Amino acid sequence: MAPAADHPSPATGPTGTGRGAAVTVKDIARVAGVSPMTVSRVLSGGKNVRPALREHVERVVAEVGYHRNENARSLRPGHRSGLVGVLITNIANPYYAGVVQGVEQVVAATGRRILVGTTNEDADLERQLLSDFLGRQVEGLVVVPVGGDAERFLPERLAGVPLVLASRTVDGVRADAVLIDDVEGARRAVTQMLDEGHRRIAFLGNKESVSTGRRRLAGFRSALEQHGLAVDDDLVVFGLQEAAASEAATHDLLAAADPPTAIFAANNRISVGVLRALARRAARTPSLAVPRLFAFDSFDFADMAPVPLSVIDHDPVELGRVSARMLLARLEGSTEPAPPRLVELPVHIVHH
Amino acid sequence: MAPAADHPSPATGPTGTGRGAAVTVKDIARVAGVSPMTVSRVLSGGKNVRPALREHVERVVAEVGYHRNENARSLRPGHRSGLVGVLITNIANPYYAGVVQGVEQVVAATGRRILVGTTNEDADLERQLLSDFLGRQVEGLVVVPVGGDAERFLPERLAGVPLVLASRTVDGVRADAVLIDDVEGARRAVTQMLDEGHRRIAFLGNKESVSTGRRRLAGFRSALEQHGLAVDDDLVVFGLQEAAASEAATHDLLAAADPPTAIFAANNRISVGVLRALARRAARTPSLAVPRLFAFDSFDFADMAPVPLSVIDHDPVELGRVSARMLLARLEGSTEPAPPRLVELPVHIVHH
DNA sequence: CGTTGAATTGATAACGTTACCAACACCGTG
DNA sequence: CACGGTGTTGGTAACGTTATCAATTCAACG
Repeated sequence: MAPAADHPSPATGPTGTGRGAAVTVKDIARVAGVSPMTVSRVLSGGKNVRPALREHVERVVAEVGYHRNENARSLRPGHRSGLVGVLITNIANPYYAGVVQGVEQVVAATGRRILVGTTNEDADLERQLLSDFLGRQVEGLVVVPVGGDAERFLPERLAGVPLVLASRTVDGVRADAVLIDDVEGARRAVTQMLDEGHRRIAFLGNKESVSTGRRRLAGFRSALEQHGLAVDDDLVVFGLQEAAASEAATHDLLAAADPPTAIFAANNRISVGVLRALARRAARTPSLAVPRLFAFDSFDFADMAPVPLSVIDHDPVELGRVSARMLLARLEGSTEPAPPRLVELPVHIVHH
Repeated sequence: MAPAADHPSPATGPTGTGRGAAVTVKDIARVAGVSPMTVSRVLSGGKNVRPALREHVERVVAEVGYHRNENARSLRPGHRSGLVGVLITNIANPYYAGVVQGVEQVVAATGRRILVGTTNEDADLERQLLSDFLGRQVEGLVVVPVGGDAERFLPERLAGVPLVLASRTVDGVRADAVLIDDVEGARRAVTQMLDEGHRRIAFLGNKESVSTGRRRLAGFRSALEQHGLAVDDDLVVFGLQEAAASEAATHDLLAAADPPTAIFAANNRISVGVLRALARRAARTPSLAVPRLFAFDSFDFADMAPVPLSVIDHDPVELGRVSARMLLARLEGSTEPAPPRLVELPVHIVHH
């Protein structure tokens, strides 16, 4: 039977250009002269639909510019939302932007999309975003956690939604985690500087409440102890959240009575500040000795730094990818209760 | 009346820890001994609910770790999804990461969240992501469009969802757009180099199909023409998508018979490549003259570039914010059919 | 003490979608 | 020509939520 004659009905009301009211399967069905079920079947691949009819419905769908309501679909039993929540502290930091990119690459390959939230290192905001994302039925979460208590990551708080911690951990959280080998990276860097003869090495870090800061300090300390040296507390600075703070800290350190001959910068934002301080200092007083610099995390232009620079390098995009793969493994794995996995990605040292 | 005695029911089945099956209002209602409606009322502010009962329900909600299903809520008439779609070409580019940050700042203040998609400069992928986001009921879209036809941005294709083009336009699209003043920025930069005496100025751009590339070339051309000079096609290079390509192009230009004495780099990725080429060249042969360099877009370390550098600066975060504000104006404005608005953000020139 | 009104609570239906089942048409075969 | 089978189509109900309305309680008042 030929498709029913379909007058586009002069006064179809809310249908038509679909300006305000949403177009639904029913609208398509009415225009195409079929039942909503047939439209649904066509949109799901068109199995068991007469080819002529299928094409007719497809034409109507294309003409009207109809898009299935995924929210309604995901409501149906067995269906998933196709959403993954990604929480990072600051998307303007290229490091975390790289993590997001890695996550997106992997989850997009499964047709899923990412909801992105920025916590700004604020635990309350993080909690709020977690709750919001859960309400939006994310299938899983990749989170760079701000420091603090593990309580907000308890499985019952997360409604059983799989979680992967990326880059940082939180003590006491039973969840998959993908870190980089902070301890070993810092240890190797500091060991090398010690081998070069440096004895006064400064440590510049962000918040001690953040696991990366603690772990990198542990590696720093471990290297010193291996050489029979103690950590000089005057050379350990924490709380450097912005490049400006680390620039100031570098100036202060170098202006002190017994300045360090080498500096370990615990992340990329800190490195920026240190480099800026060193460049300014060198511009003002070229005769001053430039301290040896070792930086955790690479960045654009590391190869063109104004002073010699070594970097503990690793790929944030890969970190994002691995995190996403672990998440997908949980989503696709049938049996939930597998023990949490911890992955530590290797670092490699680059001299510029 | 005191709240009904609530045995947590030893064998409540799917309820309890909410591991697999989703917890719903009905579950909460059952455990709390009230009707789903009462739970709903409590969750919506608790108006017209006896205080004791409200607290009881709130306690159950907190204990079970229940989160309202936003997808189901948004299904109800009058409700909105609270989602904004953001499409950029590459989140690893700090420039676009900044745009995303700006959008997120503004929409998060209204309780909305962002779906982020990366188009990778691929028109097909962009189309697919647009369609997907519409299916997920985004209320609005902020898009950095890849070049190409305007057809995919027609209102009927977008189901009437408001669209703001950010950073780039597409000819023939009737939608709000937030650009930066590409033409004037390029014109001022090139004019300054001409005033300094340079006559052979190279233009390095990305894809000519992208509006920023065309607009910046227009400014470049305009400045030359104002000085009575014609554009030397040998000094105009397009198609530089990655830093490596622009590095190579710079080498080639400088190795040519009549090399440019100045270079205009049309975006941040290109600048990176040019700087790298100049640094390498200077390291190999310090005696060679270093060309004058003017870069569109700023970046970390622009102030520490290994060669003198001027920058046409502007704030991608602000671009994101303005885009988001225009979008929100459409969402909250009652009357849809206002004519599209075009905003051009100013640039300022910085010398390093 | 009966009545009015306000405050509280619950039942129903609908948002858009599709799994399931029933109904139907059509074909070939006995 | 009756029958069974295959393939196509539609009706119904349910996913989780809440606006609407109806039912109920209770206090206050005449």
